[in-house]
Amino acid sequence: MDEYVKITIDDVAKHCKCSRATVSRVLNHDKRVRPETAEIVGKAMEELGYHPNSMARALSAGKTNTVAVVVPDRWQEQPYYIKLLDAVEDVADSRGYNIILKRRKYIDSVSELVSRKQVDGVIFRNMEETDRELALYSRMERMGLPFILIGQPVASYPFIKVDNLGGARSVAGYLYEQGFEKILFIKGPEDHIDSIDRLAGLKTGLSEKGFKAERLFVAGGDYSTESGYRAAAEFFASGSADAVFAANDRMALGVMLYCREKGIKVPDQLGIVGFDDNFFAEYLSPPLTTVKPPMYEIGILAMESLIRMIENSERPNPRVILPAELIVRDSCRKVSGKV
Amino acid sequence: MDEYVKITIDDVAKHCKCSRATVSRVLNHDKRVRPETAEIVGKAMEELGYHPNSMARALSAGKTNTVAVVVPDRWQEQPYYIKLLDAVEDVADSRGYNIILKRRKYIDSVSELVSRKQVDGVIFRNMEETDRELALYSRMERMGLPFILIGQPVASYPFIKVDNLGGARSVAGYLYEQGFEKILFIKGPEDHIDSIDRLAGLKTGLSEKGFKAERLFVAGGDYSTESGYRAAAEFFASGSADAVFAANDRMALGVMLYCREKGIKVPDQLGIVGFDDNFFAEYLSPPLTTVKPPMYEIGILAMESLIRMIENSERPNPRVILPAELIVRDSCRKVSGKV
DNA sequence: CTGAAAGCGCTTACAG
DNA sequence: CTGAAAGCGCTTACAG
Repeated sequence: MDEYVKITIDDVAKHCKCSRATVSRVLNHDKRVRPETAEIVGKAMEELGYHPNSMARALSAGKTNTVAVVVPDRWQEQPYYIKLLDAVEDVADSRGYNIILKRRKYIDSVSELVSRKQVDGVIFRNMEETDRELALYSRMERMGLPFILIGQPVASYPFIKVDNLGGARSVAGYLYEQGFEKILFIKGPEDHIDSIDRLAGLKTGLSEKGFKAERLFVAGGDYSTESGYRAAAEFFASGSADAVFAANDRMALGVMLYCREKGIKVPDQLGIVGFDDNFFAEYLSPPLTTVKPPMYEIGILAMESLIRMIENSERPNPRVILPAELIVRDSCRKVSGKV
Repeated sequence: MDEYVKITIDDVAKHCKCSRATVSRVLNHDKRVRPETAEIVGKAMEELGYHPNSMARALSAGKTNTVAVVVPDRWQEQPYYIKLLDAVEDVADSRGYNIILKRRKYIDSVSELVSRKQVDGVIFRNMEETDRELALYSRMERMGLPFILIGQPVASYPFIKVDNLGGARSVAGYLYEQGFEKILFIKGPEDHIDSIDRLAGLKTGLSEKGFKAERLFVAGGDYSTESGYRAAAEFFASGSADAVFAANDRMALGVMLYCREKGIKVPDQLGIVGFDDNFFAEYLSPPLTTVKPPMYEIGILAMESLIRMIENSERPNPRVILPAELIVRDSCRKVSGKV
């Protein structure tokens, strides 16, 4: 006798001298079943070592308890995605869901998961989308399959995003408090909405402090470390500033490398602020002051919202902006702290 | 007429005036079906927009084309796991598999996936296991469900691991070449096999070079940054050395922090080497020389092996050790490179 | 509160 | 090479 003969719902039913339907009901916590019956059945399931077959359940109930999470291809550059996934998994586990991980390059395979009814919903970390993604969104909508975007609003789909504007505004306030007087902002790729918002937030914050617009300079970048280095090199060849706010941490790192090379002291001669709280930020010397998007909270909220959309017929339509926190480290103190 | 009426295999069969069995066969590339028939059916599937229901296939075929990947709870500290996952996903996608991500803390849920026949196999990144994990391994073995361990061999289960010994040995060779004369090794937690192997490799490498054993010192640590700092502080209070090899990068970082605090110049006064090529290694100043485990290769190999175990009845039993590469940076050059 | 029965959408011997 | 039929293991109206 093998320990692993498979036990089905019928075995349990037979054992309890009840019907398969009843067993199914206790499995699904149907309140209509008599408590005593439920207990007997529960005991039998235990004794027999019964585990319901997920595929059978999914097939007949039309629900898989699985969601796909789509991350950027180069998520390695931004390990805070691990926090996002941890959050999603934390709520997934507590609600009995599993998560299938996909990078965006495999979007076609996500599309297959959808077509083949293999997932109940999808969480997309979205950035500028191609027609491929847009087509998938609209197909899912027509199918009535819930999904949520993390990053950018698209059409009227549910989304969660970071308050770039507010984050940058708090940077402005901090720069002002510290007494910086000429600020260089380094942009991301021309059209990138996050970068645009961060610049707008910076401007708003500065003007609130009565900071004159002539003392803000803007240089172009593309989010890469090299572009940050280059922007600094080009700007400082002819211009001057006592603080740099880069639209992301990698460019801020580029500026730091430039300073190290030129012997410019950070923060004494130049204050530097980034955005993202990228993994290396706290390890740089000096550690980088930056703005931290609440990835864990975003993950929690995304998964909770998605489950609500999946399980409620009402279909809420979450559209949320979460605040980002200024993380003060040593790279941008006018009154220089400990070295 | 809704675009999304669901098309089943029967619709395709009807459309082709053939049987459901035939459609199923072309779906599964059964070579017994006449080419012309296959073409007709294929066309019909296309026209009707047919997508086979994965749950139904899984239920009747007993195969899910899904595997679970279990990572450490604190994988955030070691973002090279992203490379591992990318590798696993790359081969998964090319072979038509999906991956369910799980942290070890949710091992019970992995156990459920197994019991409920929701996965065809599991990849475990394993470290010291508790009874929970061991019980799961043995249950899977008895069930005939394939799995593979990444990290440590356990019993006679399939595994893939890094050549810690060889990696440390190459560190020894490098330290010798650079002319270091007194070396401090900082261990991990007492019983940890990786640390033991790394020390053994160091000893082997040094003795091959004729390095006298009296010039090697060993201090205790527990892999944490603080323990590296502490080990250095305690050792250098009374002893001396011109190089430190820490059993992992975090402890090496601790040593660096100690040096920064004490004004000890790295590498001029003290060479430092770590192990793991942790994410921060290249961002430290000076950048940390370390040993890099081939995570991508491990992921590829793990998934390929697992699929082979799943799909072949022969059940190969991969037991593999992959070499780790010395990554030379600036933290340990006797002839100091660029600053 | 419980059961009999149909159905979810496939796969796979078994026949021919 | 193809089809009829049973079966995978559940869920869920429908009755009672």
